[in-house]
Amino acid sequence: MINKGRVTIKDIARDLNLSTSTVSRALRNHPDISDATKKLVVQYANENDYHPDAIAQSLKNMRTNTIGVMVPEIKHDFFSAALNGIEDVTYAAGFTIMVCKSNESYEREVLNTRALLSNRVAGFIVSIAQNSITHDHFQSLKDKGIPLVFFDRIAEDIEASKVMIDDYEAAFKATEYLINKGYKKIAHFAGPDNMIISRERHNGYKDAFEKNNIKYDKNYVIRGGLNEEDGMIAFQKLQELPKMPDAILAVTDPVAIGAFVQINQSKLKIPDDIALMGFSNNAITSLVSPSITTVAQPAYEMGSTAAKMLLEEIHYKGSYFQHRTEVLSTQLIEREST
Amino acid sequence: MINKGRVTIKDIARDLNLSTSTVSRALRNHPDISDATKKLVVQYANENDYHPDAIAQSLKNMRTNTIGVMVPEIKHDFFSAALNGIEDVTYAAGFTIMVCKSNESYEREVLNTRALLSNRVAGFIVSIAQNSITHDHFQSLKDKGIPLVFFDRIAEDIEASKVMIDDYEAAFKATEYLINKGYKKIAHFAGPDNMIISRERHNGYKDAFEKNNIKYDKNYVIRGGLNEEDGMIAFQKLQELPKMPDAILAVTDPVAIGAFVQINQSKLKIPDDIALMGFSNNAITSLVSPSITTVAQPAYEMGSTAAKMLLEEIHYKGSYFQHRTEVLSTQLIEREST
DNA sequence: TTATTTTCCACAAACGATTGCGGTAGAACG
DNA sequence: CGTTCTACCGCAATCGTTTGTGGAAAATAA
Repeated sequence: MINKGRVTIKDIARDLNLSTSTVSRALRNHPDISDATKKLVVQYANENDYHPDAIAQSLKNMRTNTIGVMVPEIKHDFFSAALNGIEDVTYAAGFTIMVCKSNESYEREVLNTRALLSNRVAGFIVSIAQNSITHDHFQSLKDKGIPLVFFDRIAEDIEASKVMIDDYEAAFKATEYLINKGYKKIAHFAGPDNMIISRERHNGYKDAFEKNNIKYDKNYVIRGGLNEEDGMIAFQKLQELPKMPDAILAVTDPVAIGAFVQINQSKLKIPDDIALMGFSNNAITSLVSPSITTVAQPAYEMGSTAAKMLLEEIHYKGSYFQHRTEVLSTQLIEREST
Repeated sequence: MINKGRVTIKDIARDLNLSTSTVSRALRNHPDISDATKKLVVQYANENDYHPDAIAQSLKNMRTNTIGVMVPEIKHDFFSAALNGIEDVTYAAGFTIMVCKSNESYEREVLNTRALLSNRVAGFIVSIAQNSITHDHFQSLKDKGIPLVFFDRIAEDIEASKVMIDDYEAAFKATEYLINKGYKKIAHFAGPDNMIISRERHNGYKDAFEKNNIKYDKNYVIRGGLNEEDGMIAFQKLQELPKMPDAILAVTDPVAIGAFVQINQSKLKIPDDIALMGFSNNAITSLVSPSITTVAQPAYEMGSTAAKMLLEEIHYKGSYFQHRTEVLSTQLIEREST
C-alpha cells in the first residue's frame, strides 16, 4: 500500500476500528489502554512506518522541539565550533536546531528572528551581528516569554542568560604578555566600537599600558571590522604611519591572518621585525609558518554551555527563571610569531 | 495589553468584531473583502505585532517553508561554504534551512532524516555520511514524494537530482599534472572505498598512470579517512615503506594538511624532497608555507546549485519531475608545494 | 416594483495530534 | 439481584490558519 502521503493516526484508527484518541493514547502508553490494544497499535504503527507529525504536535503543545540559532557567519572556525557544541547538546536532548545566519546585518537579524519566532522555536541561541544597533527584536522575544541565550556577542541591555569570555582580561593579559616579551610599540587592530567584545578587548589593551607605566599611543589603534580583509586594510593603514610598531595585537584571528598575508608581502619578517598576535585560536594559526600566538577561546564549550543553559530555561517550570552569565576562561597560546 | 502569548487571528477577529475567516482573507488581500475592512485589519495587525503562526500554516498547507540540510560536518571549509550557498538561495526564496549534521555516522543520518521528515521539511539537501551503508532512508523520502537533492557525496542508486564534480577527471588531471612535473613515484592517500568520491578519485589517479605508460605501485596507495588525523596516519604508514615517494596526492585538503604537519616534523622538505597536493582548495592551503597545490571545488556554487534545483522541484507542479545531475567544473590551482 | 447580480462577510470543516470528560461494559461487592 | 467500582474506550474540543460554501444586504437591471 504505497500511500502518497504519510501515515497518520487517523489511518491507524480507521484500519484498526479504533478512535484516534485510543490510538494516540496507545502510542503514548497511557494506562487507560489495555495491553492488547497497545500491542496491536504499536505493531501496526511500526509496520506502516508511522511517525508522529511534529508540526501537528507543535501546534497542539504550543511548542516545538526546535531551537533557533542565529550566528553572524557559519564559516568562521569559532562559530562552526560553537555550532558543534550547540548541536551535540541539543541533539542529545531530543531537539533539532534551526540555523540562521545574519551575515552581520541588522536587517537580516530582525527578519530571521521573526522567521524563527513564526516557527515557534522553543528557544533562541544568538550571537549578535556586527551591525546590530537596537536590540528590540530580542527584547520582544523576552516579552513573549521565549527563552534566549546569548553567547560571545551579547546584548548588555537585555536580561537573559549569557555565555562569554572575559574579553577585557584576555586582551589585558595578551598585551601584558607582549610587554613582558620586550615589545615597546604595540599596535592594536580593533573591531567596531559598537561591539562589546571589541570595546572590552580594546580596554584591556589600553589598561595594560597604564598598569605597566607605558605611554599609550592612540595612533597605533586601527579600527576596522573582524575579518581577513579588515586585517589587510588595517596593516596598510599602519604602513602609512611615520614609525612602524614592533608588535600587533589583532582583535580576531581572521584579522591577524589578513595582517599576516600583508606582512609577508612586505619586507618585514615575523617575528623579528614585527610580532603578531591573534585572538580565538583558529586552526589556521597553528598551521601557518611562523605559527601565530593567540588566545584560545573555548568555542565548543561556549556553544555547549549556551545550549545547556537554554535547555535548563526551557525545562524550567517555575515562575521566574534566574538568568546567569557564564564567563569561560581563555588561554594564551604562545607560538612562533611573538 | 501585554499578552503573554502571541497575537492570533482570533484575537484580531474578536477585537474587531469580525470572523477569523474575514481576518485571514483580509490579511491575504482576498478580493471578497472590502477595502475598508482590509485597511482596518491590516492596521490592527501591524499595531499589535501580529505575525502568522508558521506551524499552523504548515499544518493546514501540508507543507513548510523549511528545507532540511544534512551534512557530515559543519566545520569543514567545503561544507560551510556549501551551506552559505544553500542559505543564500533558499533565504532569497523565503525559505529557512534546518541544518543537521550526521557526524559521518549512519545511525545519526537515519535519525536526522526522520526528525526532518517529522518536521515536514519541504525538501532535503544531503551530502551522505562516510559510514552510510544503505540508502533506504533516502529512498523512503522519494517514496513519500519529498524532493531530495544530493551534493558532493551522492547516492548512485537513488533517482534524484545531484550536484557533483567530476572527481575522476579532476584526480586524473591532478595526477597527470604531477607526472608532467617530472614526479615519478606518486603516492595517493585515498579515502574509504565505499564512498564514490574516493573511488572516483582513486580511479582517476590510477588511470593517469596507465595513459602515461607508467607503472602503478599499489603500495603507494594508503587508504584511510578524509580528515587531518587520517593524513597524519597515512604519512606514518608511508614512512614504513622501503622507498619514499616523491609526491603525494591527498584525497582531501584536510588529509593533505595532516600530511603537511607530519612532513614538517620529519626531515623532509616540501617540495624538494616530496611534493604535496590536496583536493578542495580550503582557505588554509593558500596560507600555509609552502602553500599547497590543490584542486578548487566550487563549494559555494555546489550549495547554491543544489538549492536552486531543489526549489525547482518543490515548485514543480507537473506529475513527473525530470531529475538531472549537474557536474560542476574544477580547477587545478598550482602553488608552491609541487 | 420585482428580479437578478454583486458585494461582503460568517459558518464550519478541515490539517494531525492531544486530552478532559463521559459512557458502556463487565467484575466485584453487599 | 441490585449497586458500586474498575477497566477500557469514544466523543468532542482544541491549537491557529485556510478555504469552500452559503447567505444577507446592497446595488443594479428589468
